[in-house]
Amino acid sequence: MSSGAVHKRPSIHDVANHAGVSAATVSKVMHGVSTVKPENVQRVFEAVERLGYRADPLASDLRRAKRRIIGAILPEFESEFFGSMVTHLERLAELRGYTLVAASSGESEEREAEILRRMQDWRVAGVVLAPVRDEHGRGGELMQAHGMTGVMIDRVLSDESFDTVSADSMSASAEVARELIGRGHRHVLVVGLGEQGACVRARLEGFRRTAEALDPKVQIDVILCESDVEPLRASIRDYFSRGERPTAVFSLFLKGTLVALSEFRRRGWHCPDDISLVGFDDAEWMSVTWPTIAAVVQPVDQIAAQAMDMLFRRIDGETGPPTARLERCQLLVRESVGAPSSGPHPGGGAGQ
Amino acid sequence: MSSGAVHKRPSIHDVANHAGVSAATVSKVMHGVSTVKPENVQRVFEAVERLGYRADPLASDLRRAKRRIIGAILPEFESEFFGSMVTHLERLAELRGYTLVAASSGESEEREAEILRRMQDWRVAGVVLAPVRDEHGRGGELMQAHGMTGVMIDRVLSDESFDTVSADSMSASAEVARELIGRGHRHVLVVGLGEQGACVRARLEGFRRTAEALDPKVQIDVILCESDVEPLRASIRDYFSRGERPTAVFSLFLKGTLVALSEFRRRGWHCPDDISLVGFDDAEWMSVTWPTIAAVVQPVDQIAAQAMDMLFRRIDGETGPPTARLERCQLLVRESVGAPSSGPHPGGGAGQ
DNA sequence: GTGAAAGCGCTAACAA
DNA sequence: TTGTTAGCGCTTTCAC
Repeated sequence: MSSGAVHKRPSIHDVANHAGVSAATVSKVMHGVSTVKPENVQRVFEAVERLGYRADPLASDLRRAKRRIIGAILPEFESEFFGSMVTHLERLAELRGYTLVAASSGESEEREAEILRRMQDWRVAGVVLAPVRDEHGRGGELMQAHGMTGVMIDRVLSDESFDTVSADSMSASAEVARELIGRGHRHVLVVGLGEQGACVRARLEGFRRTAEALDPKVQIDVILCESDVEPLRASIRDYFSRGERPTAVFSLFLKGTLVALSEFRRRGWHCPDDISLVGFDDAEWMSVTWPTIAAVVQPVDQIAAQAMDMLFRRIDGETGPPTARLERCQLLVRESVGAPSSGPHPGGGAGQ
Repeated sequence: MSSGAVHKRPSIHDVANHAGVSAATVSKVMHGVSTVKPENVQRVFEAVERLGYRADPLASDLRRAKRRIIGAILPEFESEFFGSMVTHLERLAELRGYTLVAASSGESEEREAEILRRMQDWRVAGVVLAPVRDEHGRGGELMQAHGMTGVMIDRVLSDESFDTVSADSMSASAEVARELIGRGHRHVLVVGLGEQGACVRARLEGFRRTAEALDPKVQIDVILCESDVEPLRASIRDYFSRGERPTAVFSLFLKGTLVALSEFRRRGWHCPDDISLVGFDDAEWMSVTWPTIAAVVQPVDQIAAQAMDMLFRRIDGETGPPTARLERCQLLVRESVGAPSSGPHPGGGAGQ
């Protein structure tokens, strides 16, 4: 709660009065304009000090018709990936004197649109949008239709209206393929969430092409589901129940890795003895569990940096066709990846 | 990037012109003031529709001298706990027509102070502060000194100036004690991060008192470190290297659980056969790994709800002494907790 | 019922 | 070099 005394913050006029100058002069001093008499600069500083004056950035922005606010719209805050993304974006915005206002779309297109509208109401200088779905989402259209300045990140490989920055999914998947094929795996299950968008396709095709190039006889099974996680679990469970026995699973998303792990548990399979596992997205716990889990690390810091870079270039008026950047991922091979088990494939285990 | 056409958003005056009324009338219509002639209401709505007018909330707030913005200051965004906290706070703020602006202090007091200043510059209506340290932090003082309205959450059991909402650490720890003692553990290591603040003390004492009440001969070792995680790791490693062999570890924070797990790994110990593990804070992966990890679940939703409730009461002018709420936690006993191993305690294992 | 006028806190053009 | 004036987009008296 607030303490007893009502704190009415001093305005620029209060400072002006105390310093015996005009508000305009105070404003100049605050902005380091050099045409002010040193003596007055001094008096203004003193008044500022005494009153504890701090400018209201929103009022200032209003007048200048330019808000030093960047909006960020992300599907969620709960994951390490997006959490860390927010942290980076926040820092990069502040570095330039802007404030980041982040909002979560909760994987809902309506919500995404609503937030976009609010960002527009706020007249934010620019928006970093991690769209709810792949390139077919409405977010971009909305931004486009309202003439907003923005960058799209994650799950978007390119866009016809906006700059995009994403992880280089295709190369990363190719590296996973090299790793798995190299270790002798010839039957791999790929699981993933999301629409048949460019991002999923890149991850999938990057894997498939490289794997098949290394050994045309490799068997690659694929289970993709819409954005919900439970159908994916059901499909995977069903897949294993049918007796399918891949020697490795490659998950295109973190949730998929979790689902795969829990399905292994149900059946009493252990990594990497019974089956190998590697997935997109690293997490802190993956290097601590037994076994440790192999993961593709997306370069959050670089994605954030490039996105903000592009965004501010556009804010500063740079024109030209949209660019599409891809940032290199890193594959952390951990204990969950091994050679295919030499013995007979594990049986149905605790299946169903 | 923005498309070719420059989008200058319509102001309330544009609407007024199109509707053939004054800006004041438009304002009234937008706010549902009933003293406007129905015909004019109609024309205003039409103009709004045609122009796609949306009020600028910041300009509006400026005039009303009251910003519909809530600030949230959290130590980090990367954890599930705080990520989910932001999501909840965001939703609760929007429910009341406010926008949440979240910032991360990165466990730094300077940064916390800086953010607090910025929140004040923004003239936010209220602040939800999860302080960097326990009750000795400067955040509260700063808010107090500047007459800000706020609530403190997490790691703060009470405050003399602000309402607080936290998890009921003491009860939760007591329950952990009952569980461990009940299963026969008589030698427990408690690990934790953070100062000797009220929150850590509550968690520790809640455990100790209940455990000792159940069996006075129980041995409780404690390793507490300042806010950094590596010293904690070193201390734990050292502790085990000295040959200490507790049958269970109770971690007061998520990071501690991770450190404990990784130290178990180093030594080749498995839960719960070699040692049991339970810690504060649940995470998605804990129910998926082998073994699954027991955890105290903090009721993020309730903490958020109560905090926002208190905050808006204060914003609406409610006076009275600060309240201190504690929300009940839930203990999820999972596979990592078992009976003490009956055989000889595990040896030094891979120890250093 | 309505609109002119004043003003939130600030900045930018211009005149002095 | 400085202060006056005129707003940014909105709300709120308060006359009419």
